[in-house]
Amino acid sequence: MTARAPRADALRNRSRVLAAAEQVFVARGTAVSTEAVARAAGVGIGTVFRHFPTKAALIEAVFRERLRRFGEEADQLVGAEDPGEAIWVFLGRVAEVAAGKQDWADAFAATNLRDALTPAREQLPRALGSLLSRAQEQGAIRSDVTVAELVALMLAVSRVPELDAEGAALRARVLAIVFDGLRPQQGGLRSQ
Amino acid sequence: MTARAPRADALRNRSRVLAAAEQVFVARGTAVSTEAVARAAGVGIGTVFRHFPTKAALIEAVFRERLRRFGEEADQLVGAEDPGEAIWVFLGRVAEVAAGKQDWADAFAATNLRDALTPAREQLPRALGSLLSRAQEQGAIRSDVTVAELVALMLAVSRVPELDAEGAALRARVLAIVFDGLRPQQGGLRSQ
DNA sequence: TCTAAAGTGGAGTGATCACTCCGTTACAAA
DNA sequence: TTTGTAACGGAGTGATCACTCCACTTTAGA
Repeated sequence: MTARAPRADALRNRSRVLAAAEQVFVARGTAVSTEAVARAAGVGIGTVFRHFPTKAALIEAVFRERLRRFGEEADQLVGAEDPGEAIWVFLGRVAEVAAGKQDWADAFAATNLRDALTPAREQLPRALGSLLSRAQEQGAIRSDVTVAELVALMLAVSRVPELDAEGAALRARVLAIVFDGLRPQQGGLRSQ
Repeated sequence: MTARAPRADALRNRSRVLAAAEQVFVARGTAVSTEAVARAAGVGIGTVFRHFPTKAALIEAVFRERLRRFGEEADQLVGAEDPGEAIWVFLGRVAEVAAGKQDWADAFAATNLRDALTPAREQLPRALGSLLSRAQEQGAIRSDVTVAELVALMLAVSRVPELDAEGAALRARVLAIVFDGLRPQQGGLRSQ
């Protein structure tokens, strides 16, 4: 009846696989073979499937881990002196990390986002909600924006393609436009 | 030496394949098998590969055809009485068509976008450029925005995921924020 | 130290795909 | 109508994957 303690090698391998999968997915997209992930992690392919029963489960786990770390970053910013600044820092940070990553959209498609963004269960939506309402109280960001809209916008921006050599510059300009759209508008919301 | 006239059935099949491929890709994503495309077009798989030597070439052709039609729509709006309104109409139309489509990002990845967006060669960037500069002269849209940025923004918005049942509503809100960011800002560009 | 059980590695399996090949068919030109 | 040829269809090919299975190894607890 008493559960046995988990084996040390199993825990180690699980986190190795997660870390290797993130690296490989970012570099080469989620279409890489599971065997490539196993090789990068230094384990057998059987071990990968033992910890993550399907490839989709592995992709989702990698993505949730990424969201979890964003949640930690957001949480640290909740205590910042200038809430109006903190949210721009966070959004800029998300855009930076997401920039140029291949196949994040795949990861989203494979992830139950509703779960991952439920405030009651996850740190990210909770902390981002705090950042947002503080920024709104201070008037740094328009009052009619929701967390879901912020997430959707950041997701969208992360998909800005590399149209040319100055892909990074283009992304920066696009981000600036989106940020300006998030600021309070004189005369309220003008687009319906 | 004199080129023979192209066969009628070949022309007909080519456009059938293109149309069927667009339908199937939109409904089920570009990962569907080429055989499924052939079946939907009512031709053999050999015929598909005769007209489009690789699957990537087929995806690119479908996508360029979509861009071409956007170019036609933009061109018709160039003559509109209210240029400040015309560009919102066009951008809204693009967002509407792109909404909920799976795998447009794949199509972009497979397409040589530089070519597709070269004004000298394609109608879309030419017409969109006209729409944009007219709207800017009228003060409807900020003067520092470029065509590349507009395209990038529309691409980005088309990737807004269906977070929940009200995915359409979310997309509309996101689009409104982006549109507001595109309007002239008092005090100039505030985000750097 | 001993041992039951949890975990591991990687060859093997079946399914799926993109793409090819070639006997047959339909068309354009004469 | 005839004929040369471009185009067609679809079975076949080889490669690639996700996932399974099981003989072997490592660990936790006694």
